Amino acid sequence: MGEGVEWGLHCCVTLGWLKDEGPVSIRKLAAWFDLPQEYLKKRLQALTRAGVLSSVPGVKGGFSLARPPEQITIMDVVTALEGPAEAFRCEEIRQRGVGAEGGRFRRPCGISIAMRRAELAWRRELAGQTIADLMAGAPESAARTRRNYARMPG
Amino acid sequence: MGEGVEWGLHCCVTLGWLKDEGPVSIRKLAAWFDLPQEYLKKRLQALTRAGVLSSVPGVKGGFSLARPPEQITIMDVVTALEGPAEAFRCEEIRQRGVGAEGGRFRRPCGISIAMRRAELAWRRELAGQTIADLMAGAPESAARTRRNYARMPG
DNA sequence: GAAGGGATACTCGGATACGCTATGTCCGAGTCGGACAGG
DNA sequence: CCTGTCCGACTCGGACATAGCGTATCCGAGTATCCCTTC
Repeated sequence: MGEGVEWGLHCCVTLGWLKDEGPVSIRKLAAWFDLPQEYLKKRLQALTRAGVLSSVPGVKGGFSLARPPEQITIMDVVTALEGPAEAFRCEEIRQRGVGAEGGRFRRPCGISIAMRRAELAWRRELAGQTIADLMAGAPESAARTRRNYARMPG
Repeated sequence: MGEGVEWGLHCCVTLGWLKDEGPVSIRKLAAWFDLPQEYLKKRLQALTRAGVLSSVPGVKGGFSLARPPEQITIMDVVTALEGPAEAFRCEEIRQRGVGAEGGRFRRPCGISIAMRRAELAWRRELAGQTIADLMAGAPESAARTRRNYARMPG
């Protein structure tokens, strides 16, 4: 899993806390977490395309949450950044080679089913937590975030 | 997730069905699924190091299950092939940059907790299924496997 | 016929290419704010 | 003084390099089995 996921989640939580401050520029977000500015921008653009964030261009522009934090799940962020494909992809190797000769395979691949079930459990957990839950889990960070943001230059 | 996981699981199921035939050589296993022989060997060596398979050298050698199929979970195979590291690794970016100034962070990172919980759910599902379960899920393949294996040359 | 030595086939471990994706960087299009000229 | 226009700074967006890892291959070393020679 790419590190952009951690970046995206932290940015979403921060944007949730700063939603009254208007759009936050990529320059400030990169300085906020000491991340490479251009690459972080690329990842947030993916979140924008997925409808998780909304961006406004121009000198006073920046990124902000496209929806209320209660309506953005961790799964939304992960899917937007990692793609919708499953981690395990069944290539149906059972149907190739000598071992497959004379077989019908009317049943679906049991291995594929098992892996899919595990991945569904993973997705269910991620879909059950929202950005709002993460925000509520660190109330003291909300105040510090707003305080430090107000002191940022430019 | 690497495709070696699918290979390893199918090989374990096949070795479970052929456990009365003695060790199965890597040449037969590669031909069985039409896989690159050398690379498949490399993956099965990883399973051997992890104690899932046992290998015997020599002209009549090959690979076989190191334990009864009921005692080999899908999680064992995945861990042996993908490594024990978690997919999501928290880099604690919240403690870097401008946003961290003046913070104690006595609580652990909520994002890390959420991701870990999801990954535990995934691991629990995989640890709940064994090679024996996969074997039982496709009984008609067992007979075909033994039949086709008996007809294999060399 | 039994014992010893060589040949064979197989596994193991490491060293070496190749390709794809994640990572990182760049430039162009668009937008806002202010300066400036004209009325 | 007010207004309209132009310029510059800043932003997003997408296109263009680079690096690291998964994939794939090859080679030498070790070992057990088999065969063949020899006593």
